[in-house]
Amino acid sequence: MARPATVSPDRILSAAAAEFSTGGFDGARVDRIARRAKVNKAMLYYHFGSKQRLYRELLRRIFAQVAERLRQVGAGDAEPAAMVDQAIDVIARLAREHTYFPPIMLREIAEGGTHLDRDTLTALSSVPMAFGAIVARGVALGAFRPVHPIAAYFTMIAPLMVYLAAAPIRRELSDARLVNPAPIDVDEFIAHLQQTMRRMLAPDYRDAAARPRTRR
Amino acid sequence: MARPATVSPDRILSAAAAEFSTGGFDGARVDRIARRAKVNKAMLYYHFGSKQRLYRELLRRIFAQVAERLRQVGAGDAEPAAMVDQAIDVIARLAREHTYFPPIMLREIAEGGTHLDRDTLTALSSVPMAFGAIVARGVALGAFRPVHPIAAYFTMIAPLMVYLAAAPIRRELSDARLVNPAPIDVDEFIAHLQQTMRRMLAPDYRDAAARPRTRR
DNA sequence: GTCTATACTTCGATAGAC
DNA sequence: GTCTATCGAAGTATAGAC
Repeated sequence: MARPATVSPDRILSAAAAEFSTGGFDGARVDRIARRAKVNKAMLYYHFGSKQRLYRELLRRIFAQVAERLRQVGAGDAEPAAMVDQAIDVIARLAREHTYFPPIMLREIAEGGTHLDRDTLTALSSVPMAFGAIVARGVALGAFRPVHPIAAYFTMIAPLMVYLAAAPIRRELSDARLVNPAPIDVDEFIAHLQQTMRRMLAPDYRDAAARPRTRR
Repeated sequence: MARPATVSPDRILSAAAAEFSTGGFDGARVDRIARRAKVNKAMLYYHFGSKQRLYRELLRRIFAQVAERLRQVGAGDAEPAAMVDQAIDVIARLAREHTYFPPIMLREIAEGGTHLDRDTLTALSSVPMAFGAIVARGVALGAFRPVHPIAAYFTMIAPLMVYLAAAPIRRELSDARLVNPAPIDVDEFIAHLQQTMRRMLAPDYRDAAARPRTRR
């Protein structure tokens, strides 16, 4: 306890995040993870037992963190629409901070939950649950039109993950001059998404940012 | 020419689609592809040369087909908003017909374009190009507000791909009773997405389905 | 064009000393 | 807890007969 004992497990998880994000479960190499983490491969097995267990542990942590932040947003006192803005901000910030997050999430969806055990699936589902709660509350308050919370979740998370994960491809395409010279800035895209969600959730199509003046 | 000669290449591509969609490039096994296609592994190499070349060929075909259908929609004479509805329908139909399509597309985005050569990247980019053209035309006509075509593309394609690709996970979650008992139907979700896109693109927030009655 | 057998490589995992 | 050495399975690809 005196000395700041080895933090091998954390270093391994960081290295695993980087490795799994670029190649997925099957593309990841245990040797590379160990090398990146600057630990011996045997050490990795000593701590995590297997490649699969390491993978699950990593994903559980990622999803738990995202869900936790969303719950914090939901526990705040902002108005429903502002809460959704905040939720998008929070996820976007997390995703840009940990660039491994969007690719890993997308791939796990594409994978159909193979590799995952029950605990990890629970952690994964806690993300839509936390966001859905925010939407459901807005609907109950009449601030949103009656939208299915899970539909709203997909409409929000998918563009965010795909746009952020596609950054390398966009770069490649623009380098190869394969696409028009008008790229979209990340911040612009996030603002666009927030606007889109507001429009999607607005209870009355005629009601803009302005308060409804109880016309009639 | 007399007899309907072997269609090995096509059978191999079908088998490859199934195999690559579940495991990605690294998870796919050449042996399994050959077995599914009921051809010998050597035959597969005879026709395609390598696992990577087979993969690229497959992706090029998928993307080309999607882009082609989008171009057909764009060449029609529907109004811009209806065209976007049609575009969503077309992609959704293709994705449900070929269930391998959404997972493969998501994974390739997550992969950041590794495994892809220039031709395949071109084919991939032709999809956003075709959809972007529809949006750009709507903007030019004043039927849509000035939205970045690529932003619009991501807002449309991402929920569609993610929602459809997530079907296995949703099933698993509901089987395990990990999620509320109010699932969303696929058709409902597509309708939701079409509505969301209409709201996103509407030039005037006060303008509903009704014609603007030049109030003021 | 088709098939069998196999070469060659890579990778996940462990044994066993310290 | 840490490291070296290595096993054994699995996987891509090819050689060569028909």
